[in-house]
Amino acid sequence: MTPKAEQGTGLRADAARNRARVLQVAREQLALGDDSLQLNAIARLAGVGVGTVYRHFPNRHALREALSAERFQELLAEARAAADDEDALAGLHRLLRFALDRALHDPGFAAVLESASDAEARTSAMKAEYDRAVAELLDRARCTGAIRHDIAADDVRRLLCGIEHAVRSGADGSARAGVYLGVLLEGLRPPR
Amino acid sequence: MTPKAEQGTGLRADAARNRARVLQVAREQLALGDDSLQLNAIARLAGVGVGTVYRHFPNRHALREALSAERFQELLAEARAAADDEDALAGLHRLLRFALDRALHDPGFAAVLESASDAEARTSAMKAEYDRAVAELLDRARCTGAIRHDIAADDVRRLLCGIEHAVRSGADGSARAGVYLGVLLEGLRPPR
Amino acid sequence: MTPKAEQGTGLRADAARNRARVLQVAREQLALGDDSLQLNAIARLAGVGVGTVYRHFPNRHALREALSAERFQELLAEARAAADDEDALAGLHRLLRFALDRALHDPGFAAVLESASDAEARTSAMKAEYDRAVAELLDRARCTGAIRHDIAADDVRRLLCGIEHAVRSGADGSARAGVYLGVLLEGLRPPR
Amino acid sequence: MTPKAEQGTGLRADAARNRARVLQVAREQLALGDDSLQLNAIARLAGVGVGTVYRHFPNRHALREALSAERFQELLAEARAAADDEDALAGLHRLLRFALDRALHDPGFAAVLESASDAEARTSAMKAEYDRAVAELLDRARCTGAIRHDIAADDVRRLLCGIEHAVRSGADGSARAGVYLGVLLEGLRPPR
DNA sequence: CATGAATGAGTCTTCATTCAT
DNA sequence: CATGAATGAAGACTCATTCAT
Repeated sequence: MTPKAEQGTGLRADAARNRARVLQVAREQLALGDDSLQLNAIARLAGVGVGTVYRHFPNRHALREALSAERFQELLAEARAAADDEDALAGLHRLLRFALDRALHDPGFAAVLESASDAEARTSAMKAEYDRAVAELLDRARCTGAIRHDIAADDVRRLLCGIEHAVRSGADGSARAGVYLGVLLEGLRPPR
Repeated sequence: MTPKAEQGTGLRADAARNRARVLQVAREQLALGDDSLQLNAIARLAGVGVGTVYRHFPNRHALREALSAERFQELLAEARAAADDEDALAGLHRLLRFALDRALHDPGFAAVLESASDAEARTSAMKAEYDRAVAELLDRARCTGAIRHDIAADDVRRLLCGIEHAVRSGADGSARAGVYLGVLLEGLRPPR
Repeated sequence: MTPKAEQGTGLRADAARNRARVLQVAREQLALGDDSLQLNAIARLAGVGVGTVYRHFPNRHALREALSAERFQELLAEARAAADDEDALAGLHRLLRFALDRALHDPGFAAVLESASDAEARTSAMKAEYDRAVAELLDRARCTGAIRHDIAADDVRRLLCGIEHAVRSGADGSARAGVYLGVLLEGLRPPR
Repeated sequence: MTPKAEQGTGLRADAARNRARVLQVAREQLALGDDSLQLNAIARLAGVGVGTVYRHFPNRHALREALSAERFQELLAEARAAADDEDALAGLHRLLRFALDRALHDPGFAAVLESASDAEARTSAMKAEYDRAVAELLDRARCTGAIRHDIAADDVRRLLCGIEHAVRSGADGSARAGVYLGVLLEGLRPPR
């Protein structure tokens, strides 16, 4: 066991510090609206060498996935909570509202969430777990006739990313997020 | 008067030929999945000098807008037809189905359709005309209680692009387009 | 003889008009501080084709010389007047003051004035005539011991352009022109 | 401490070598009469990548200033020596003669010397130090009535560059440098 | 003579990635 | 492991000049 047994990663203390610093800077860049994630620039801002960044994240996509991992953890927590909801439809709505909010705040996360192919197995696993939770909610809700039958969990995931896309394309920030999500939720009900 | 008075553009015959060639090559590149639209490469493929491309299209965006202009014309024709439909809701559905189909076939067109800022005034004009047609349909459909009240024409345009995004993010081509569009159309009805 | 017998150039009326328009625009560009004299841009601003500009002025230098020709005429007029001055030194001072003023107002003219090689014979001829007038003044002034012996007319021309350069390099416009010219005039006297 | 602790620059050995190589090539290009300083061409001639040149010198002007920095150091050394001269006027003459010589040998240096705006603070600092030294000499010389009162150090700097310009514009190399400098020095004395 | 579209060599600049230190 | 200098392919864009109309 490592001296400090931090989060279970087998990293030397300084390596872990560098990795965290890089992730932090990358997050800041995204927050500033720069989604190019240039590894050179990030290295400079993080005060580490480019090589260090490349050691930890062999390419831009790996960094992006790492960045979204913690978002994914939050999402999974919410998904588990939603699964415990008595009212499946309410749980689903709550979960999607949460997911949309997170995706809007972190475009990189949205990209990973909607991507059909992942760079790291861990990402695929998290995505699968999320889909499983949604699928369960969908199934339960369908028993009460509240959800259409031609929609699966991955459809919902993609549709949500589509909604996020629509919200973002507006000039007025996230002002329309609530309404657009309402359209999606209503659209998921069986056609009249 | 010019000998051939072709399509009313005030271009010399050879200039028009070059312009068309460039557009043609650009379309092919997009069809091949390369949406970078590198003016250098396009010039080479079109067999014209770089300067020629730059003369006709000062930047990549201008080229993209020019490419989508014809798509837009088709869309406007359909919009006018839909406006004549007795059944406003049916007309709207038909129009959105058409728009989604076109956007899926031409990602550049989708991008222009959803963009909040245009490079050329003509694009903005076409977008406005499309929005007007949709707004009219929405209004008429709302009279029969078929459409929710918190949605405007530009919302519909963005939501449609969101749907397009969702369809495209799937691994199975446009297979889910019908279902996803169904979700949108249903979602546009007033909440139960 | 041509119908309008303008300035003796054997140009058709429209050709002469175009030539004048080009020169006018070029002058304006220089006045605006753009001394790049791009033939393309000038053609556009003058409302003529590039080819027309090239017909009249095969290259940038020819245009520059043409531009300075009228300045040169003014300068020659002043030189003749100065030559008539009883007081040779006073005449020289007056002439140099005039030349400096003109050079400061027209950098292109300054460039032609100082250049050691001309594109057109006419320019060389005017330059020679100017130098002759200055040489005469120098000679007459030297009789009264007012001018050093190691300086010829072309030296004076170059030194004046040097002064012009010094004035222009200052941040405060032509504010120091008078003083700098004073330094030159004093420096032309025999060393004490 | 680095093994060789070369000239105090905080550069890695290979980086310093490359930087020197680039400067060397740039100097050669200037010596060959090509003052365009094209970073691409210099990179090729120096046998380094373009990026290397851009890393050391972000733009042409930075390179030019770096090139003139060493010239400036020589000039400052001479200025300090001149300041120690008993005879202020003699010191000034000596210093200006030296400066003219250097400016004539290095047109880039002349350009930096006369420029009203510098890209690097270090250049401005050196220029200011040079002006200080000249100002001191002027003041001391003025006490003996040897220098006119309407001339400051930066005027002298500009006038010297003007003289350099005049010398260079002649067809016969630097043959007239001595005489032209004599005119300036004489012109700096109070008017009779 | 006039036109202006076309040309394409030439220039600047960025940035992902490697590798010597 | 960390560093960051070096690399150089790649791309954007300009502009002097030509020549078909």
